[in-house]
Amino acid sequence: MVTIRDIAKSAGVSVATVSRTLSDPEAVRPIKREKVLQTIAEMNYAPNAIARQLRRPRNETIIVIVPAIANPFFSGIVQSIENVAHDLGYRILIGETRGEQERLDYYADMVLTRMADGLILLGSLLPTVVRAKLEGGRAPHIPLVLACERFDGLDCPNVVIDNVVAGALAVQHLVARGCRRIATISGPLANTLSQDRLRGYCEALRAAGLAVAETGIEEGDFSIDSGYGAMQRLLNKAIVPDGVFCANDEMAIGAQQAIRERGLAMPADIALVGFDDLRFGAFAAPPLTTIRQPTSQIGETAVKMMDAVLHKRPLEQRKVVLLHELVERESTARACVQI
Amino acid sequence: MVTIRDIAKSAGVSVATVSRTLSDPEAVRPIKREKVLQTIAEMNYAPNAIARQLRRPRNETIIVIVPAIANPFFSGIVQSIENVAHDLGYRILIGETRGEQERLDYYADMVLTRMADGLILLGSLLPTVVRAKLEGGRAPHIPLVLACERFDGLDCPNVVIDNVVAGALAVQHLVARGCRRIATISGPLANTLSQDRLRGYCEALRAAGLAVAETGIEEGDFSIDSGYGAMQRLLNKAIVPDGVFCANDEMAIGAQQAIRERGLAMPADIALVGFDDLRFGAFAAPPLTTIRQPTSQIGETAVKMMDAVLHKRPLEQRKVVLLHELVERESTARACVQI
DNA sequence: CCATGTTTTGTAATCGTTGCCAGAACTATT
DNA sequence: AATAGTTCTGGCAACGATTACAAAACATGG
Repeated sequence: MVTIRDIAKSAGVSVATVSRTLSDPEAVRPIKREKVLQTIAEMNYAPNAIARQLRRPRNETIIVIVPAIANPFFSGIVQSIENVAHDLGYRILIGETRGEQERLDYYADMVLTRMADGLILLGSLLPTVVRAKLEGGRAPHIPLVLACERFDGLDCPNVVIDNVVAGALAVQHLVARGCRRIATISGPLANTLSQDRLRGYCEALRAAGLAVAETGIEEGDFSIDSGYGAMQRLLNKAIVPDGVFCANDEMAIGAQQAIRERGLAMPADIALVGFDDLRFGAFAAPPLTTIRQPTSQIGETAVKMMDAVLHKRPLEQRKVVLLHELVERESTARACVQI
Repeated sequence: MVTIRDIAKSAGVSVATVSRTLSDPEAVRPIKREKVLQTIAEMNYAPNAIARQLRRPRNETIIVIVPAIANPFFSGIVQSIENVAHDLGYRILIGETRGEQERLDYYADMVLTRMADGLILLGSLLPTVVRAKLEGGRAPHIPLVLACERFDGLDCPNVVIDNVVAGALAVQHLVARGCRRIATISGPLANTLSQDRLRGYCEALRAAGLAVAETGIEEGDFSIDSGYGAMQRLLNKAIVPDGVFCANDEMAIGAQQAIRERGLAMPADIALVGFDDLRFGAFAAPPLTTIRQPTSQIGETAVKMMDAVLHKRPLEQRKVVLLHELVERESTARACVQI
């Protein structure tokens, strides 16, 4: 392993000169600079970033915590985070929790041990140390930004969309299309996000003067399979819905399969609205009407917030609410029979 | 920032004792050990991993390079890599190249500067320094494992499936179903992987005594959209295929859309085979027959190879070829008309 | 050619740990 | 109580860079 000292000796200069050649070339005379650069090239020297880091307060590394990497919605956000982070000079480390607290804590620990500067959380889990603080305990501080989910009582930079309004928008759209028996396949109700979308669903139904039937609500877990199962349960009930709001596109795609298997037509028999606007939804049969979240804006905002937190710059807003958008496609194209 | 020295002073012991309490508790007497642990808890001390790393030859960090995180096939492999790596005590850093050499080199640089120990490449791009070495140049060494793609002339641990045989298998299946005008939507032909699948396609056609028509080959880029476009081009030709082998499921899903839009039935008019066995393929309309790659085995093997490389343990095999598998679903369910 | 001011350069301290080594503190044995 | 043999502990030198500070080299003007 060739070190800065080897270069210095070989080039006949001091280590300081080598260091300067690399970090502030203008400060060293051209003759020596050339000599040093040449030696560096000859000896294949690359400065040890670990050693360099030791003197710096920061690391330029941000960990992004995702419940599941394979979920295209999350990987989409990760992609945009990676993008912006790269431009701001940050490295991104991705951690997958799969709902396990232990894994999350492992990554949180990397911040405590200064392997990374901060945590961007996309999921609904909080590190144990953060939760301890929520409950009034004294605990070490972790720079944190929450994207996607909100946590009541936790004062920490947060970028979200208004899931209540978005859920309501989806249902209003179904109502406007003439649906009268509107069911929903919700996400796991442990997530605030799922709760919010469900609340939007309920509020919109009530506002439209439609009944909110207990039997019209099925809980899924955001996976295709759970959407498939939930839809089957809905189809087995006495009252079959003519419209379903799915809390994400994956579950909607699963639901579509169940509907097709029953020989029902979409949207003629059942209209569907999803959430997230996955690429796969646009190519489903029929293409899925959905609520689009501003994925890249979410990622961008989250990184910029983290950047501000790490530099102790004040944030204009601690909580940013971005705008969602209804994307109309064929799964709700034809109006149902108007009463 | 509280350091080991602060703890030592506060607990009335030497830094060495604190260090030992953490790394080899047995070696310090219970009375002092307790005192130290208590002080650590009181002062919220977490050892600085950067400083610790400085003394170690390795970092326990592996970078996984992916062309696109949002591609579910890659994120599936990343997931399995993350899994196994975690168990072996490695951290995983994910880098996305989006086909840009500059981004890949940025991550390769992290290995040279010892921020990470090695690189697992899932894509078809090689770091500049590695390519330089391929061309006979003298260049620094980077621990490398190639997953998914092979590179001729590069002697480096490699885990793949036999894409030629797999491509042929897909086509044989179409032939067995009675298809006679079999087209293919290939991946980018710059990738060895795409070349191999295409070669399998050609060989299987020839073996079946069917013509390999230039016009039956369309190049895509593995995206849904490109599959959609490629299928449209195929449908506009004089001879419309009765079977299509798509080099991945995403393109197959795009192709399905194009076929539906023409009002053609699957598999009655056109049978389809995809590749990768994405969850979304199983829920497509109709569910997609596909070639399943052993995703988790690929990930597991890649990490274990990297582990061996980093510990300079000899590998049983430098090149591991894993087995693929045909998954039959409805997109090829009914035989076409037999001649 | 000297005094002075401005670049450049080198020396050495520093970052927070680990781990070697020598010495201190125990325990056991006579 | 003295000795030998163990276990524990503390001091200090690494690890490989950066950087403050001082010294050296150079430039400028009189």
